Amino acid sequence: MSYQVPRMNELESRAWLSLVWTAELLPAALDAQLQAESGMTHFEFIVLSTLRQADDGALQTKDLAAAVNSTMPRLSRVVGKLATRGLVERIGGQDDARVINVHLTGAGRRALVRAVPGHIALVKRLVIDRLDAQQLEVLAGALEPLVGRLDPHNRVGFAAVQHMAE
Amino acid sequence: MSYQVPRMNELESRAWLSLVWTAELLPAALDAQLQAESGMTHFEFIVLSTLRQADDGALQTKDLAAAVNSTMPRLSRVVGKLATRGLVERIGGQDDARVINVHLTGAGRRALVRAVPGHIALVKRLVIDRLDAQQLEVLAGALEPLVGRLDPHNRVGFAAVQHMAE
DNA sequence: GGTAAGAAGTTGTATTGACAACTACTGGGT
DNA sequence: ACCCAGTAGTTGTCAATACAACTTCTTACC
Repeated sequence: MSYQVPRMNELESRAWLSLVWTAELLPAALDAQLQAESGMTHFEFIVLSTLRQADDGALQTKDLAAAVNSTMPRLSRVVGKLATRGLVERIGGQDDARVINVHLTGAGRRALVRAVPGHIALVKRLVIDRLDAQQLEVLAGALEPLVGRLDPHNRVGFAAVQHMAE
Repeated sequence: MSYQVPRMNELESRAWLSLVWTAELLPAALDAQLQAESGMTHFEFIVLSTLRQADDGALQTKDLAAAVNSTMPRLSRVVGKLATRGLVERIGGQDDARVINVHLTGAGRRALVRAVPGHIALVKRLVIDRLDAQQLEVLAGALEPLVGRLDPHNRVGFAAVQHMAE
């Protein structure tokens, strides 16, 4: 008499569990490596990377927030801290006085450039070098649509780590 | 004259980016669904699920912490809150007075049972039903070793969601 | 059997992030 | 010209979690 509850078979459970635990454990590993070797969080790394890829090394706060999937308050505080460290600079917009453009400074660019090799090394050691081309293909093909579904506004900045590619 | 920096090709970048953004976005989606429909966080859900699967619905705090990948302080506070809500009960160990055994109560079991269908529905809608058997196979095969590498103590409780399976 | 090293669990303190409230500014409608 | 609805960004407040310090208890060793 019990009504039917949706279930998952064993393969589905394995895939789901591995994904959930990856999502739980991966951020801490990225933060730990970047913090230890470069004194920045993974989120700060993404912010700097995103700026570096922008046309003139600068983005409006709102657009930067969208690109790094951040709320405005969070980004405001992180940018404030990056600014006191001299890694970014906040410059008010000319045409619209409400706007703040966040610029990557020379020091910020250098800090990022120093941080990248160690970070890529971790990523390769942890993930990339353990997978063959078919696995990489399936992983990207499976997760990219998922990200699209997860991102409420569908505009996560896939650009953030593009500079890692050749 | 510049020394070589490790790089990733485009396929590697795509796989990596989709994985990082999944890790960033997935936890919020799980919390939002469980909070809205069942009034609990995903972490609380995992704690209750883990207890439910334990032999007698109870685990020692330290073992529970290991199974759900939590620090002791974090778990102590979460269990405290679950106890005030009547979902678990803390019972001191008989042989060792330092030990606390965390027991799932009837109310806790009922709350979990009520929460499961909606959660599984989300998981299927978001991930499982979008992937075919080959993708599920590759996903699990790629991520399970990764979780092993990410878990410093190699004892993450893959049991936590097993009851979702038939 | 007394003591010291260490384990289990809780609590103090600081940081991070979310949501909401606020300030400052813009632009459309009249 | 003025008001008002809406946007950009910051700050207030609170919950969550990490690390460290603490309490209590156990066990190994002499």
